[in-house]
Amino acid sequence: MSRSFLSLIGEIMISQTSEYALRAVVGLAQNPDKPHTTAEIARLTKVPEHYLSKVLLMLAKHEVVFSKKGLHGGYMLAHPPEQLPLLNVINAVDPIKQINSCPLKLKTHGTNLCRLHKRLNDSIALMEEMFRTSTVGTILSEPTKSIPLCESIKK
Amino acid sequence: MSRSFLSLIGEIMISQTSEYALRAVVGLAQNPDKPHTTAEIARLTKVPEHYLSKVLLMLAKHEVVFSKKGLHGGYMLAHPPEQLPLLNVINAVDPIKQINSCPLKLKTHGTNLCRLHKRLNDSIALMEEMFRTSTVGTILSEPTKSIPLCESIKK
DNA sequence: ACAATAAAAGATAAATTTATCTTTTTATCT
DNA sequence: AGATAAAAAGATAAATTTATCTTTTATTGT
Repeated sequence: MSRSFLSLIGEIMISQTSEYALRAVVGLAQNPDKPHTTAEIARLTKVPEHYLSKVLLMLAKHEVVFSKKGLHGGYMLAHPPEQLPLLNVINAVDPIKQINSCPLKLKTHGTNLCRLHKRLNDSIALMEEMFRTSTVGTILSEPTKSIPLCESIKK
Repeated sequence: MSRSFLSLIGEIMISQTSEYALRAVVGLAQNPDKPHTTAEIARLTKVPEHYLSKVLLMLAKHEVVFSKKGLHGGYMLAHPPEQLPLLNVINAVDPIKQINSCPLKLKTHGTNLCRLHKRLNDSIALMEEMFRTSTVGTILSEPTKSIPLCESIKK
């Protein structure tokens, strides 16, 4: 019934845009030496170039990345990977909002969530916590056989 | 950047359609005596009637609810609330899919997720587990001041 | 200053999800 | 059998997200 909101989180959870943002940031974290153009990042992460441009713009506005115009310009991470929670990246493009009041706008409920919405909100909170406590640095240091977003060099 | 995918899970997580499905099912669980028409459920849960009709159709196809045509017909739960995990409701309309292979289709990754996607998949799995282990019965028995989906009678 | 590079901004289009309306089919009651 | 009720199915439209293209603005190097 839904499209892939995100290839990334299966079908649930976060938007395509958020996955793009995460890919871009992880991509930048792996090449921290110099600025990278939108075109370069697009090639590395396989995100559509012109759409990525919008995504990077939002990341820049939220100071997740730093942009530099003109020759030799491009994007760099604004903070070291260890200090950049995934949540910040997600929140820059597609903020996670908790359920603060009844989605049905029931007057007697108000800020007092019913069991359904409380349960759902608990799930949100848990997910949010996971994204808050894991940084770009964290996931880059987790052991795996695959280099994030990149083809392996050796065959 | 995204609409409310779902009022319910904030902005992240599951679709509007899934929330509608959950509301309908919880609504039916609270009135288990007789079949309820789409119009009735729509009124109770504040889901757009004609859209709800499609949602109920899918729930029926996945045997989450049971439908009866004609006079005195309508929808009822196909199983007791205690035996109906929220996951089944969600999966009927908008299945949760784990990330089984690299969303970037990198050949060297294949089924071997990179750290980013592994991390994301861990989150999916956790969420899925929560929805699997909590049934409609569970959430109805959780203590709250608000009756799920309904205005409170007493003032 | 001028040319080249790259982000920023704007406009438009495609795809998908959500919503509405109408017609058809199936069941129930008298 | 005929009338009524309600789901099922079909067609269409609105809203939102995702994607693409073009123009403008800012920066660097010569």
